[in-house]
Amino acid sequence: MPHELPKAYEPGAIEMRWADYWIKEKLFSVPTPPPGETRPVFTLLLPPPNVTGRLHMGHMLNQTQMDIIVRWHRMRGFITLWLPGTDHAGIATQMMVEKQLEKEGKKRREMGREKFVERVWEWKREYGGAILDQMKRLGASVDWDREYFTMDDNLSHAVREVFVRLYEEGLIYRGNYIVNWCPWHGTAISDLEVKHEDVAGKLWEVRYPVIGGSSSEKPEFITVATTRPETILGDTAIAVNAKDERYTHLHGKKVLVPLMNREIPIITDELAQPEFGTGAVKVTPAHDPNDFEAGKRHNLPQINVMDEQVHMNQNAGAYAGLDRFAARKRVLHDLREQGFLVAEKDYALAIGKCDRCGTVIEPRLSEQWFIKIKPLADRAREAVESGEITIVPENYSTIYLNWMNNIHDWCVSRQLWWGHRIPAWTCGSCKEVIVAREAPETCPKCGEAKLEQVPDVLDTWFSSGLLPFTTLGWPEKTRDQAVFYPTTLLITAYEILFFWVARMIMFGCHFMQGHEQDPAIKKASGWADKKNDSVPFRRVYIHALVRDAERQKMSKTKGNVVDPLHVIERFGTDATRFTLAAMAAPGTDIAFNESRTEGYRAFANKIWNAARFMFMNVDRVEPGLRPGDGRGVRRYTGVAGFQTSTLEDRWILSRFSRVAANVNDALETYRFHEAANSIYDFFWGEFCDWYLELIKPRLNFEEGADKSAAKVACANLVNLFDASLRLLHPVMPFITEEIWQAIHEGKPAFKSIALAPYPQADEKQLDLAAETEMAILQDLIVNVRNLRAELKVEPKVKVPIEVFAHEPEIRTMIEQNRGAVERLASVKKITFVEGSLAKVAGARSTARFDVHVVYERKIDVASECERLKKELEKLEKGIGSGQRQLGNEQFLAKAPQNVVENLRKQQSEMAVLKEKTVSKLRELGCH
RNA sequence: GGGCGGUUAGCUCAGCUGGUUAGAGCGCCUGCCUUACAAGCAGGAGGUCGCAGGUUCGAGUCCUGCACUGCCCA
Repeated sequence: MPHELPKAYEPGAIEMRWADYWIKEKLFSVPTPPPGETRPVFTLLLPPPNVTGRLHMGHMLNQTQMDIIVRWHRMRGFITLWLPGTDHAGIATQMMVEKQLEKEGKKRREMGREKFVERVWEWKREYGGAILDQMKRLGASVDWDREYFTMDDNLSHAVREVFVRLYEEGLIYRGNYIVNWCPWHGTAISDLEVKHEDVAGKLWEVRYPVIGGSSSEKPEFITVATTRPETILGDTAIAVNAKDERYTHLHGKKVLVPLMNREIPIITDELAQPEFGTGAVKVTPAHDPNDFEAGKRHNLPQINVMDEQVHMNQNAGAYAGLDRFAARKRVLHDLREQGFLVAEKDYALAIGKCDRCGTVIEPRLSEQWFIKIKPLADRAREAVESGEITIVPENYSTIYLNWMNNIHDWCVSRQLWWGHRIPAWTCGSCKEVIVAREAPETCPKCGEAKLEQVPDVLDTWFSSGLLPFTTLGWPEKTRDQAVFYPTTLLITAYEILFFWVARMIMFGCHFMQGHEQDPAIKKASGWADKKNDSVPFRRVYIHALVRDAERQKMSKTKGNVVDPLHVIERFGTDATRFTLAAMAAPGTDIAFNESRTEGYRAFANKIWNAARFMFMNVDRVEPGLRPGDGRGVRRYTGVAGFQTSTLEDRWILSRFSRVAANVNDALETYRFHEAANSIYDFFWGEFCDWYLELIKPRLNFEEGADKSAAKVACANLVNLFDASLRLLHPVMPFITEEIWQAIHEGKPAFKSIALAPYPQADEKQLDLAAETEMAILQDLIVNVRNLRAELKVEPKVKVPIEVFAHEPEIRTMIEQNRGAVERLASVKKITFVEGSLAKVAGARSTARFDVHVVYERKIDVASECERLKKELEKLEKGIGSGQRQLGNEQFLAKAPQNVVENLRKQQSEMAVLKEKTVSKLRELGCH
């Protein structure tokens, strides 16, 4: 059956088809390996996208890198599990549904919790799969049979188990503390969800009258500075530093809170720093975390002056009912009016804003649930410090450790309806708090049946932090865990290093303590040296940020967001994936530029046309030809059935091996750009530009031509192509699948190229001599082309050339490849001369040969002189520095042998070249 | 204020543990529809590697300082 491929590559036509095929055939589904399994295992957890999410460039980069690593492992024979799923994204999803309700004129609170949650589930069923559908378009080779959702029953069950255990271990506590309160969302959020922003604000100085502080008619005041004057209403003390002599006489005295006329004490506390402001500070324990701590130290009352909507409450007296900012205005107005406001100064302050909605965070005293983080953090730190988990690039481990060392208790309760509800109940009669796996019927303390579940849900990261083990069946002890835990790798963005990565490590090290991976699998997978199997993953790779072409961070407000699906529409998934891979040097952000993607679509087109060329010839010489060595061997990790009869054969085979080694090496250390670029350079720059051109004469089917030579050439071509496709497949899965299937004519040994073996370097195929000879041949051809261009030879005119090569074996090599030179450099006839051509005007010289194009047109002497002078300058510079080094005893003594040898060799070559250049300059009469 | 990075060709970036005369893509210039590919082919121009010191036989690569710049945390 002849192969029919359209002339131009059309990604749209093939990509959807293969994406569907991979899923339909369940190629990436991984059944639980039974005991006794000895193959290596590779496990990767997909960072679950928000169920409300839409695919963005960050996802695409992340997933491209994961898919490359995953496909690479799979092709190398690992049992490869990539686990997909989505995150219920508490706040985001709740907001989404609330907005939907709003359009229908409905409100969450009017609807009631149960109905609302049901409505969210409806929403999830309808729209929740969108982002995963988008993923399918990327070709992500995940195990769809194991897809999870963080609110699934089994995962929710695990969440509850974790909560109860932590509570029982005393690692979860409930209490009244200052938390970050987002008034817009109406919930507490964690420190990580607060973004600090520098703004130009004011610092107001307010004076408080000291009671009995004045001896006579002149009242005494103490002045404090504040950026939030509305909190004055909740002041319960003034603090001064004990060492601050300015205030010694006021120790033990009381002041009146302006506007409130409440008496509060002057206390001495470290909170007051003498060098800051006036040295005296107001203390508002219910509205500031530092004041809260100070309040505890001094047993101060906590007066909360705001409600959940951050309106002033009845504690705020006359200001009750006002919004916090309106209250601030009024308070300032009244302070000024009543003579309490001493000064107003410009002040740069960092205000905390809600990461999601940008609303200014209010530090608010409320009853919340916390995780005592220190014991968890200690183990999590240790796991990285000891190298049980390695973070790449390395500098991120410093950042991680830094954070881990300064961590605060984690507020895990959220005042939301969508999420895992906290498994805690309060007794209506005795106020006992019961934390339990199952809803209790009666209060264990008083026996009453007036139990009510705590309304709060858990922070979304609480559940996602458990995924590495809960997706593998925890709290049951499963075979999946024995095989797949610890997962091998985590690839994620820096942004969630603390949100997610750190928490997974904390939870993993805690709950999987004592876990042991199946020893045979652990060893086979290369982790025998690791001692700690409780960690959630052995390695973390942090990838860069995708920015726009101008290096700006992409953001909806800036309107510079690049939609990956849009890019895919235009250039294809393969080209988009290749772009991201080729630009992904570890630790460097990617300035995404479509011109690059356009270039890589051209690369795909190049591959496509090379395939057409191959098929054209296969169809002519031996339509049934398929890759292989004819012995039925299927699992070749290199190029099979390749017969090296010519220089170009030896050369390309050697190059392939070298490139395969390079690519494997690069992937081992996540140097995606290097892997991508070396395949690109090989396929385009060597395979297409040189090898294909060189074998064309052998693919001659004219009457009387050597058919057997054509067959060998064709077989080589097919085998090399097959291996190259396998090498490229992890980066460009679609086009490689399409061509690979075509090569195998619907009868491949595997259902997909994705299951075929990945090429490995073959030492025996390395051929340094062939590479050197080929380089000389290429050099000769390029020099002739260059001369032709300079002499402005008509493109179609073939010219005779003269060649001098002082080394007989080089001359022989050129003679043997005479045809190649003639064809690729448009040469009519090669004449070998016995003496150097260095003095011939317009001749070109290298260390290995001189070449001269015989053509009547004279060269441009001026520009030739210029070129030669530049060349000479370069050579002299090189020779100078080389001589300096070689004349240095220290260098000879200390530098490695091969460096010295290489330098010597290079020096002698440069000396020859210099001599030739000088004589040519002289001959041309250049000055 | 604390921490981590970056500065290499017009643009976007490689250059891993110091070792040939510093590379790529895009852009630019010149010439070609050479029967796989004009999304192509061939040839070419373009860099005192931010600045100043230092270590070393040898520095784009290591150290110190400075300048500019980005990010994270408080």
